Amino acid sequence: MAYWLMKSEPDTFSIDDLAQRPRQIEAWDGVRNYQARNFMRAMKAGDHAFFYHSSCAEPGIAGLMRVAVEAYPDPTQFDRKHHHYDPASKPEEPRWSLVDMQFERKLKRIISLTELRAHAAQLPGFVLLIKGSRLSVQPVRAEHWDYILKLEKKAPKA
DNA sequence: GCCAACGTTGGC
DNA sequence: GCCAACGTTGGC
Repeated sequence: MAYWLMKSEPDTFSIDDLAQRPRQIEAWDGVRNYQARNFMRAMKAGDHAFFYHSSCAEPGIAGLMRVAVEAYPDPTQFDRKHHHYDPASKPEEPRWSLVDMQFERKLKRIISLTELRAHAAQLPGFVLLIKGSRLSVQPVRAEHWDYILKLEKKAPKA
């Protein structure tokens, strides 16, 4: 069982949007970064992921989800009219993949980026906190996953 | 809106 | 293979 963190801008697609989808499942399309794609290809059904809200008033972890369907070609790469269309990708050799993610639950409160930073010493190597890192799909160590979930029950330190 | 940092592209 | 230019990400 592996753990992940996936970013989304809540103005575009939030944890509440995921909760309201049919069967609470959504295809995580639009990823156009090779490293992020490779992580999605490594995901197994049932793996857990943090749903991270980025580029918003309170950036942070908003909820939990799980991998419902493992990686398959992202159909938007072949859609000429789509914002994420990639003319260089051929159907016989798709460049971009996606996974289907299923809502698990919202956190009782958002664990903000500021709060996570305040715990940086306990989260060595946590990709989100590495300066300059912008990876939208990233692995999370099991011990970091557990540590962060324990923060949920405490009053925020920052 | 600003800007630092990153990833990709393409000329050479 | 190098590197400048460009586009994007994402916090502030």
